[in-house]
Amino acid sequence: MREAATRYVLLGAIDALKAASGYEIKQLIQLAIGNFWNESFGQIYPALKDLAGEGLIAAADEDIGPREQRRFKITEAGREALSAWVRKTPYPDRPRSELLLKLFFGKFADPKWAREVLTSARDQYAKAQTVAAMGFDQTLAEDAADPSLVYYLMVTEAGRTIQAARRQWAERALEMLDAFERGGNAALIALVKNDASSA
Amino acid sequence: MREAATRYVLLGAIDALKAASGYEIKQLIQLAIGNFWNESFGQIYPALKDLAGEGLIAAADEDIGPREQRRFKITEAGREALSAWVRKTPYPDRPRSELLLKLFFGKFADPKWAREVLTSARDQYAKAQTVAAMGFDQTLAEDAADPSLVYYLMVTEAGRTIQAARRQWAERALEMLDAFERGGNAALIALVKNDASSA
DNA sequence: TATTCCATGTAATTCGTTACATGATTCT
DNA sequence: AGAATCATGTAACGAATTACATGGAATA
Repeated sequence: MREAATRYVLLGAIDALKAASGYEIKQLIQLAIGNFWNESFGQIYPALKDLAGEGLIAAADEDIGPREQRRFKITEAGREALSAWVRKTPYPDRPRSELLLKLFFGKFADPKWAREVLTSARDQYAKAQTVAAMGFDQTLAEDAADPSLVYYLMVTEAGRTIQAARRQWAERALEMLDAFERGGNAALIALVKNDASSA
Repeated sequence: MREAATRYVLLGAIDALKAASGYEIKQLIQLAIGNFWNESFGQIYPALKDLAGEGLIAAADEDIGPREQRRFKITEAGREALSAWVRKTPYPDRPRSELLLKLFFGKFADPKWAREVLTSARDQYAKAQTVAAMGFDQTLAEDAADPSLVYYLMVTEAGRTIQAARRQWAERALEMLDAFERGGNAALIALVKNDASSA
């Protein structure tokens, strides 16, 4: 059975931040790997408790105010656990896209609806693409001496590439829709056949 | 709260197949939209029961053998429910990639490990890419008169585009790793800066 | 005859989101 | 003073996988 990744994300985030609270971990996840990962508070706080119980993390400060930030740092055992987990071959992703699913059943709506969802998706992808590009430049500038630089660049590059591809697809899908509305399946087939031969 | 998509996938699959059993639905999902959706039997069979109870699908045959195939067809109410769901704006996907996550924490393993996961990912993506391309050609040939052709082409095109992007990224990531192993961060930075300026 | 594949289904468990409760601090 | 934000946490619910049970049909 696939072991849940949550605990290890927390370990890694805490390590990257040297010492971190649940809130800070959440922020880091969103900022650095939000493109392909997320965690909710409902999982973070209980998991922190568990990790502390197992000695994989330890409180960073002693003065435990009742509702103050509780920062943790990673322990040697935590580092080992994280390292062991990383080395296990990752499970393949099983992506789920409600957008593509609904498009697949597009005939139950109408072309006008399809145009709307596609344009809005394209705009979102375009925005995400610029954000991803900025993230790349920032990584390059900020972590120039970091031993993790290669890995950071790899994953930010993944964000860039995938977002660009998504945007490209959305534009292509709109072209298909145009062709279809102009001249039905015949025009559509002409479009895709034509581009395939010219490529 | 986001409504679960499972029931509507089943409705759509049953409609596409005219009449279908749980097993056949599973097969269709895997074949046609496996790139971006999946359902397990543990969800399919209970959901079919529910849908039948609500009158959104109905048994296609009368002779109910005890452990034979139970085929269902969609009802008019089912078509309406599906149509209403499709028209609601889709929730944005929140993808999770264990591969990228582990790469992000790559410093807890070593470059040799990274090279392994990247090459294996690249090979898988390449395979998926050819499968996706075949799917595109097949859709084009088989459903030339189908009113859903535009939508089928759109989603198969999505599969093609995304798989190609993933492959491209994996190759790029390997280049980055090469540069890093050759000359550390300096060589790595030179690589990405150089390509950025020439592009 | 044994094994594999087709096929349906249930139960247990885990995972993950959402909603809620609480209170401190900072800004307007 | 009031609103927004920071911050931690719990409870309830729903979604999804996995394991298991069952048995017919085909095949080796």
